[in-house]
Amino acid sequence: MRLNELDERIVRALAEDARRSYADIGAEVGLSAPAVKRRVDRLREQGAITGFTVRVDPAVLGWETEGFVEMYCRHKTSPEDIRRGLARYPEVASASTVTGDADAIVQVFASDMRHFERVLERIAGEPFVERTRSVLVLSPLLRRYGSGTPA
Amino acid sequence: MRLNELDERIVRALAEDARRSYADIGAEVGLSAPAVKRRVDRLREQGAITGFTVRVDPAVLGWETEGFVEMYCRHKTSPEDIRRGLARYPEVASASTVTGDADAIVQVFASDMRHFERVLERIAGEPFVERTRSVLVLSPLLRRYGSGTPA
DNA sequence: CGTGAAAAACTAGAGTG
DNA sequence: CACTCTAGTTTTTCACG
Repeated sequence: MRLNELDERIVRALAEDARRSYADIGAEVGLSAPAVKRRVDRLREQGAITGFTVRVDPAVLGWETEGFVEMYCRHKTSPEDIRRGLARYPEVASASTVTGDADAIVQVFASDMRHFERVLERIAGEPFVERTRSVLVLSPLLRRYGSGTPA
Repeated sequence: MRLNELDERIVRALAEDARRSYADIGAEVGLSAPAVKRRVDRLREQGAITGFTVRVDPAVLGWETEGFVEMYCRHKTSPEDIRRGLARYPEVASASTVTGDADAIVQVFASDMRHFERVLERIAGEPFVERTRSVLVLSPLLRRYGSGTPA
C-alpha cells in the first residue's frame, strides 16, 4: 500500500507535532479540518498510522543504560516465538530478525548497568535462546523521528 | 533530573496514546485536567518531553528496507565527528557509539535494496570511516514507544 | 469534500487549602 | 505552591448538501 501525496503530507505534519489541530494541518495541505480528520481516521483503520506517542528524553525517565543484544536462537524458533517471548519485557524497545550470524537484534533500555545485566540474564534464559552477544551504547549520537524510548 | 511518580504516570499515559485528553489522563492519575496540562507544559519546558509524534508503519511511507550498520572509524574520530557526518543522511534514523569491536551502530531506513546499498556506499566513503559491517532486517518483530521510523 | 452546528476538550484566571 | 473550579475559547466530531 502506498499513500497519495496529501496523506503523506498529513503524516509528515503529524510526525513533527502530533498535537497540531486538524484545522492547522488542513491550512497547510489545503483541506478543511473534517477532511483531514477523515483521512487520519482512514489511515488509522488501514494500519498506516498505528498510534500517537510522546518523544521523551530517556535519561529523565531513568533509562540511563541502553544496549543492543544479538540473539542466537535454537533451530526451529519462529519469529513469532521470539516476538511473544520478548513482548513480555518492558525493557525491550525494539526487536527484529536479521541477516547474518545472529537471528535477531534486540534494543534494550534499562535503568542502570545492574538492571541491564538482570534483563540480559533473563533473556538469555528464555527457552528459545541459545546464546547472546551484546554491546552497550556509550552515547546516543542521533535519535530522529522519535526513535525508541521506553515509557 | 528525575520525575516524581505523578509525572511519570502522565508520561507513560501519553506514550501509549499522545492524543488522550487531559481530563482522561487526569481521571487515571487522580488530577484535574488543568493540573495535568500544567505538568505537561512544565515537562516540555524542562526538556523532559521533547515533542509529540505519530507511529507509522514504515512500509506505508515507502521505507521497505531497514538495516543496522556497524561502523569502524579511524583513530581519533570523535563522537561529534560521527554525529555531524551522519546527520546529513535522512536515511539514518539513529546512531550511537558502542562498546565492542565497532565504534558505532547506525540504524538505516531505505526505500529498497538499491537505495540501501547506495546509502551504505556513501557512508563507507566518509573520510572518518575505515570499514562497515551491516545486517539487514528481515522482519521487525517489535517496535514500541514510537521506535525509529523516518518521516 | 465543504459547511455549519453540537459536543468535547483546551486553557487562562480566580479562589482554596 | 499546586490544586480545583469556573468560564470563555478552540477543537473535534458528525450530519447534510
